[in-house]
Amino acid sequence: MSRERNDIDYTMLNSLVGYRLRRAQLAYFENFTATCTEQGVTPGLFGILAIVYHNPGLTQTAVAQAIETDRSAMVAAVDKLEKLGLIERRPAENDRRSYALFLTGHGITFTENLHRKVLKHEAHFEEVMKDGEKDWLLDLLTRIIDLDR
Amino acid sequence: MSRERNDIDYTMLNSLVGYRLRRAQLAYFENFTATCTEQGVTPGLFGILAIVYHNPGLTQTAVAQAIETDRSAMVAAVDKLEKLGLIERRPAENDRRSYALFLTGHGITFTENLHRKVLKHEAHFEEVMKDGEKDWLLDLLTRIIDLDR
DNA sequence: TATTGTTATACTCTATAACTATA
DNA sequence: TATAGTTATAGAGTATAACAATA
Repeated sequence: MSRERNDIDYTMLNSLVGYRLRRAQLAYFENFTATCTEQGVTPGLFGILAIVYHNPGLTQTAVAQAIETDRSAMVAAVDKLEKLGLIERRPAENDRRSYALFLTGHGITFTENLHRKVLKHEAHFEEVMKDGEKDWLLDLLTRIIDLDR
Repeated sequence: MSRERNDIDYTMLNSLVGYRLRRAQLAYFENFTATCTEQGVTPGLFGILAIVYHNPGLTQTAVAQAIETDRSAMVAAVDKLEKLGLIERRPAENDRRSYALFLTGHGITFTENLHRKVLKHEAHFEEVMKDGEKDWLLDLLTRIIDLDR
């Protein structure tokens, strides 16, 4: 049985994997968000950088689908990344409706540095994991994510 | 290595436990939210019901702390639950500033039924878990949640 | 002085609809 | 006709500040 920091009985919520996933995710994201904020971006913007880093030339809509958000939300996000000098909109070669997204030189080093910083902060949480547990967790989470795809 | 449903390379995001936690949580919550919506509440309202179910008589502020939200957000939430006939505000016995929260008779059966429905829907995700993996996951998530408390 | 419930407010995220220019 | 980027907009969720009543 788990102990709570206060005298509250969480029995019903604790029985739900979904609720515990949410609270663990919030704990992780507190850290993640702080690391991103220090560098002047948000977790959402980092997600875009990480996708474009590995997939240069994607259109805005393709990136939106990759991070499961609406393409209308991409406009302001890419605007911000452009203003920060991290990303570039280039005309797509064979479709004049769309842009191809690329990281700038600065964007590449920025993204790599931020990724390293986030990994370093994540290491804090690995203190509570035994040998092999992180890989097992990543694998199980992947199975959950892919279940209904 | 995990396969994605599209041709996108997620290497950087996949390396972060935080991002995978978030996506798994979103997958779970899609299901959770749908189950709650069918019964006319939100996951947030269910959280309040679940806390008051096991801890009758808590003040609004105490419930707010239990679910880690601001007490200002409790007002509209408890208003809704009151209009649904699920919860009651009673004057606190020894502090005329605060209310003690209690579920109504209907609130109790409603909460128990909804809890059962959510558990049933969660069982879908257990298809991807081997024997003992669910308990392991709950335990690991608890360790993560409690790390910085 | 400090705290409870409350209100007003603001900010982020997310989603929808409609417009334009292209396809 | 369908799609890409864009704009406007609206809703949910969350956080802050300030107020009246009470401690």
